[in-house]
Amino acid sequence: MKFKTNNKIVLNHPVINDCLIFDLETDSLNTDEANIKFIGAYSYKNEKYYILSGKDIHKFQDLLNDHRILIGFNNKNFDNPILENNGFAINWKIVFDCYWVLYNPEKRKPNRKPIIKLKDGSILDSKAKTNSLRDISKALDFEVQKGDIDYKIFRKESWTKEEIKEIEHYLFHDIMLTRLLFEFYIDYFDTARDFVDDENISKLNYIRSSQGSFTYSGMCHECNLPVIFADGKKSEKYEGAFVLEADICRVDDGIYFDFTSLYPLLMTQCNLWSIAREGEPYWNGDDFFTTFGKYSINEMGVREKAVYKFYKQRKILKENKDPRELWIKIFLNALYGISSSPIFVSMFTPTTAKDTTLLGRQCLQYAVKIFNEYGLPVRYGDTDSCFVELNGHTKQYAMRIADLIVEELQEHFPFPVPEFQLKVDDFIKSIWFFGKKKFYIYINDKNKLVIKGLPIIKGNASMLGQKILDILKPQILENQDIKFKKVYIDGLVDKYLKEDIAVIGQIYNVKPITAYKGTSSIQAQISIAYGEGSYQFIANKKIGTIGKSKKYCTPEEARTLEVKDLCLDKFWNEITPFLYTK
DNA sequence: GCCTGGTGCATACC
DNA sequence: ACTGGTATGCACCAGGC
Repeated sequence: MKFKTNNKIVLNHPVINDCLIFDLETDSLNTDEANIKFIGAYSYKNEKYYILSGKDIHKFQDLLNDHRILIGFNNKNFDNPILENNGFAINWKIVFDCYWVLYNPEKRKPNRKPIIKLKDGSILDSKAKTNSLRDISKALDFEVQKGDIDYKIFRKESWTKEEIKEIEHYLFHDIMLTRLLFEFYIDYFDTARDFVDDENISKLNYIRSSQGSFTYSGMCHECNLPVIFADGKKSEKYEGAFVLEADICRVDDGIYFDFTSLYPLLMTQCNLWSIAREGEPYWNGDDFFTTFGKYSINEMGVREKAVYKFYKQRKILKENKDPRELWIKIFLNALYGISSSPIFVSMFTPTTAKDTTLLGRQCLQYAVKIFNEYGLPVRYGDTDSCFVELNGHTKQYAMRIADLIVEELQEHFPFPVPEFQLKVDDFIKSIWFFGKKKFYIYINDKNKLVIKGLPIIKGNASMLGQKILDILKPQILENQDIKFKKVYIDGLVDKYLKEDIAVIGQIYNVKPITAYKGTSSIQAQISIAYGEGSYQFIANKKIGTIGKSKKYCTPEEARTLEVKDLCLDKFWNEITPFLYTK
């Protein structure tokens, strides 16, 4: 069986010949008791595929001994422990788990999945619903796709010729898929190698690690600082951003402003990694701002210089459509996070993060004050941005005030840079607020509808809510209004519930039961009954084993329910922002 | 039985 | 191996009346 691959890039990687791709087929999903029935593998060194079974399985150790990097899909939590339980020695290997690259199941947080951009411009995170090899392969449009097999076949002790053929075909496909995914990573992250040192490259850390860790390596590399970690240390809690509470209102004609890279540029402009030595002249706010620390004003520090250099470099790379701009973008976003974490020894200074947020709050609050004073009411603000009502003034007027604000702020920075601006993010025709933070809807001057935060756009919104929103969206743009009559929505609800009562269902993502503190939470109940995973449930008053006050049943069980049995309160909460208030 | 406030959890915004 | 705080909504639970 042949398949295409981008040989040039693969051959160019300095450690490709250390790589061994593998996959196990076992008689159980429980790693403690699973026996290995088949092993599939591909060696880059030998340029060969392997399928081992029966008496030959032990020969896999020879392949292991011959390779430094072990590549699999979910091998960290599944294949590797099973290998060890079955007497294979792998403890010194570099574990490359194609699944962990996308998602960190321990922290229950996405890793690289949200930053992987596909050729059609979409993001892998939105194109692949789950992190399964099947969904990922589909989204990445691989020429080989995941096969199907009845897993009971692996519980047998012997197989017919046809069964062996089927198993080998299935296993071979899985190995090829893992190989394609691995090579996709090697290709996609190729330009990231420019930002890290040789050791990082040889361990493939620039692909495997979290974005914070990658940023740390990149900053250390740029600043000639050692990449060392301190373990066990937790960061102290400190205050974060300022969020301005919104009124319940609609505002027409306004501008959304935001500070350009607020946190990174505050760090550089205020030298926030460079604590002033005893007796040295220092900056601590210039009687305009307040700060926790005292910072050197003799010279911009190495870290600050590096951040500023990266910021300027990204601008140029972006203009030239150079893919390396993405890695700098990650640096700039993750910088503030790593600066607050003592584990990143070379980037940690105790006051850096809390002064970054403190100065950030003061910048935004100063902007709010000045806009208001100049007759431009600030209706909302969050961290580095604010929405300003034009109130009869021109856009140019508002933009001049924004420049004025920055000018005054920079008067008091020790190292002001011209890239720091209060820039227009969007010109807004109409915006709706709901008296809550982080919730708003607007239509911009290009007639684009933007919805932020509302329950209806969250992943755990009801299907019905999502469906009705899709119907409303074009009408919102046509009407230039988000409000609808209740009778109209009632009609849609009736129609969809009649078509399929399960449409009221919502998705619940649950962790393994061990991840929960107790057994009473709804997530723990689901986890006990169905195990880790993503499930749809219908809240109702009648059936289902999940739930104490409401009951939750599966879509199949819901077929016996009537509309009056359903709990629709979550749906109505989602849709309320779109209803006229009496 | 109803209300309240605290807590755990998921998911969003930045 | 290893980035942060702010915010909402939902469900559960204990304690008050």
